[in-house]
Amino acid sequence: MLNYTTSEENYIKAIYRLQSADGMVTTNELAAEIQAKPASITDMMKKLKAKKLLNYQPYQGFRLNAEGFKVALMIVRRHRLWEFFLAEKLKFTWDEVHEVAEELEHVSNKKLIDKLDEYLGFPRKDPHGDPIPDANGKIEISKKICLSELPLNTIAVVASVGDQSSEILELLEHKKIAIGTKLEVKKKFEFDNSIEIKINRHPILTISEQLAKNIFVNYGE
Amino acid sequence: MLNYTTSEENYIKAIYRLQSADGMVTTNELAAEIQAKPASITDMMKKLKAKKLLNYQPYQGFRLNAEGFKVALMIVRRHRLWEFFLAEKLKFTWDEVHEVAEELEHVSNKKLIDKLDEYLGFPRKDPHGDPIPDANGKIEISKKICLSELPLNTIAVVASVGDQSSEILELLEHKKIAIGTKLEVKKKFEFDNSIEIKINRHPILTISEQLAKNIFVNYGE
DNA sequence: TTATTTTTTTAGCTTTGTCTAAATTTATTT
DNA sequence: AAATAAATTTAGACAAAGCTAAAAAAATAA
Repeated sequence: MLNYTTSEENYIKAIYRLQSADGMVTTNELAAEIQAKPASITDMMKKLKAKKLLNYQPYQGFRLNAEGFKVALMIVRRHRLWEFFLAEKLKFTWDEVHEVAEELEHVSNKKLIDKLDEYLGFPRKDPHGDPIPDANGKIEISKKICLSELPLNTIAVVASVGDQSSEILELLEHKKIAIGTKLEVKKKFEFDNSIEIKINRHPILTISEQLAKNIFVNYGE
Repeated sequence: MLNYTTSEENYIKAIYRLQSADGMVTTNELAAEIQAKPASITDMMKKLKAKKLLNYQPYQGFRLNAEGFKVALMIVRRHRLWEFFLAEKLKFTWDEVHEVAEELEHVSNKKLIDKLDEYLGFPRKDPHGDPIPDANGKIEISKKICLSELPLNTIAVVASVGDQSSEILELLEHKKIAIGTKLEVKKKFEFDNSIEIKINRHPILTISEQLAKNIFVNYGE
């Protein structure tokens, strides 16, 4: 496994994020994700193709090959271990953690990451509920869906919030729902698509359809 | 305090290291320190002068001004806190620590460093005995000298080794002297300039002049 | 099927940080 | 004080990673 520049790593990570099981990633999609112009994407795709990290035919989109995928998983591993460290040990709140981890993830010393992993007790998931790949790149599958699609009586972890407005944050704070909160859906009402959820031993909470569609959760082994 | 590139930070750090209380740093000196060509140094000095971090007149050498000094201290702070973390928490050995800290030191999030400092218990010195600047850039003075110059009965900490040959490392290992070892000189012999030192409650050790000249220690408040 | 729109790529420019080779300034000798 | 040597700076080139504007290809509409 060679070393890649911060910029290359950011492209690889973004493609990993965008590429679903089947589809190709397009130039414009990636440009939007990475906040760059399409021309810059084309340049980098040529470079990553030359480094044999992805399949790319002009005008046909691209996707990571096996090697690119492995590299992506190591970047994700670094990111999520640092996130865990920042929250668990340095007591950062979960909304602050991502930004700092974006920087730390590019320090690519393998021994550092493996020792950090050990120090943290080999965590399998970060507190968003996102799985952390192990030193060999093995990763548990877990699905991220919106709360309105969560099956009844399935414990899930709040991973992110769609709308980031202060209004929704106020409401979430009031209901004591934050990133990392474990919850399960106890009832669904067809009339208004509202749901009732349970958090630990707290009283039942009612969530409107609108709110449920803006809360994304992780669940599964 | 603005943000600087990794490259700028490496130059600032190196100038800080080279500039003694009085003197100017020269182009060639810095080129040797940083492993770059003199022409590259000149380029960067123009840039850092434009950013008002140092005094520089062509052909006359340069030195950090008050602002540059402050920036340097923050870089040193980050470096030494990461070193402390790597040794203390991740159980890196002291010879591995420097290289990794060279990378981590450029992650310049202020809150990260202040929280790391707190997490580590606000250490005042790294295990080389080098002082760690606090969040305001305050730093304890401590002198680094070679063991043969250390006054009698003064506790000091082994900070570095001059010669890095396997022969000296073998000898140091045999005598159980490592970076971070606390010791004091108990006797000096004029005949061959050999010295006798004491480490904690261990028996007295004899050190030859040749060896003493290759062991550098930190001492003082 | 042709025309139009959208997407993607190409061509060429910019900045950062490096380099080499040549020119210039300062220091050292004779 | 000239001549020579050493140190430093300038000039010009290059690679990385971004950009804009124009060209080309693909997709969509008429």
